Amino acid sequence: MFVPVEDQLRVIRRGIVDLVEEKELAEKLARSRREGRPLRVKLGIDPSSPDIHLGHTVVLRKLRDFQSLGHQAIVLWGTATAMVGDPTGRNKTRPQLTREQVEVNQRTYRDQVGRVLDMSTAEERENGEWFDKMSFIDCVKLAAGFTVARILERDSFAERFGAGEAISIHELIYPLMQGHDSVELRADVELGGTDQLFNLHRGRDLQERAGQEKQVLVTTPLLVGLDGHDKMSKSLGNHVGVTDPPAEMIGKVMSLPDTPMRAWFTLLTDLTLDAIDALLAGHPRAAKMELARRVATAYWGEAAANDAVAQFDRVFKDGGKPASIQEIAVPGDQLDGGAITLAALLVTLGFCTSRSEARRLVAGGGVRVDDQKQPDPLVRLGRGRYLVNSGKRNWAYAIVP
RNA sequence: GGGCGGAUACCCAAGCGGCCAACGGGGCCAGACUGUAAAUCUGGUGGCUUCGCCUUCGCAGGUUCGAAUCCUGCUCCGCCCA
Repeated sequence: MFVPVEDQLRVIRRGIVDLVEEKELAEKLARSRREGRPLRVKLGIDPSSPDIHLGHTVVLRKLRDFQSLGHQAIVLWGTATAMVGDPTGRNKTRPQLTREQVEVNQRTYRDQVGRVLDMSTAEERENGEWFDKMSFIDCVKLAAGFTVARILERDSFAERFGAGEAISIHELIYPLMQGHDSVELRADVELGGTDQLFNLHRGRDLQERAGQEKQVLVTTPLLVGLDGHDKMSKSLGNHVGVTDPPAEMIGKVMSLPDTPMRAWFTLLTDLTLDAIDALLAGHPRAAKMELARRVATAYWGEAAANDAVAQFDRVFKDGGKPASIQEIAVPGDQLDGGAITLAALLVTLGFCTSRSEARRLVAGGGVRVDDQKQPDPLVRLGRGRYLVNSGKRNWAYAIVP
């Protein structure tokens, strides 16, 4: 039922940062194989925003690795912890969500997580199951197992404290909650991003106090975002969403700087490390194209991905236009004397958010109409069909009735 | 509870009575170059019925011909003392 321990370890070790402790993991794997009992592998997910992106998928893929090795994936929905707010992410106190927000987010997350994981065999739990029932005294007892010095060991807390920034008590509690989850779930392994290492360790502490065998910790790297240096995050706008349409995925991945390509290949595709080396030895553009194609294929299938690649080449390699350009009819009430100014049109098309912005863009030479640069923001476009373009991504046929 | 300091556009950060829609940097957008990469260069970056007008500098009032800049109160944040 289970492949040899060494083979399992090889899969698990790919694309991770920390493995605490490898020896313990080997023992757990050996026992699991001997007894035919899958390991319980926990991943906690706080539904703190409505969508997930490729950065989130790195750890999900690692959990899927465990699934493919025959182990039990446990998706722990942090319904309670999301309302507290994980302080991981250093800088600022995280907003606390309401129960309603959490539930809404959980629905979309569940769907999106399912695009990476096999949810049919995963065990889904919510930490509200136990935290909703705990009394204040229970919480204080939980907290009694930790010292302030211990919690402040954490770099991000130490930095914030040293810099005189605010740290709320609830932020200190958060890691304890996460640790307690592991006790409740009797986790053998817990996964997380490398920034979660501190929190993951608290699970080991608490399991030991509870007389359980300590869980093994596996952390995955933080995926670098499209800007090439900060971690991928929605708030930084350097993300690729798992629900982004194929063309968008291709376009975004192609705009990735070269430097993080190897990491992206390793963390987001199933290619062997040798195959990745081979690709990176070739032309960087070809390698990136293959990366983009594989990422899009994972979420949209091969046909859609290949179409998107073909279209991308047509537009950006051959300097042509996209194969399909959306047509947008200008509503009659936006016409003045049967015509519309270019500035107003750009807002209607969604290229700009205000006419002032549109005027500046046009005046700066950033807009073409029917393949001609049009420097006058106030030209009036009467009845007809116009190809309007600004930049590489904004294309539309405007229909003026 | 007491003392001190701070709050400026997406972020950081100047300005301290008129020349301020507000210096500079980052980010972002568009253009050149290119591999929609990096690096570099150029322009732009509150709104509008745009040679002008309107709304912005924590909130609410006040002084003044005129305030982001001065005064009063309030809110929030940080530091120090208790």
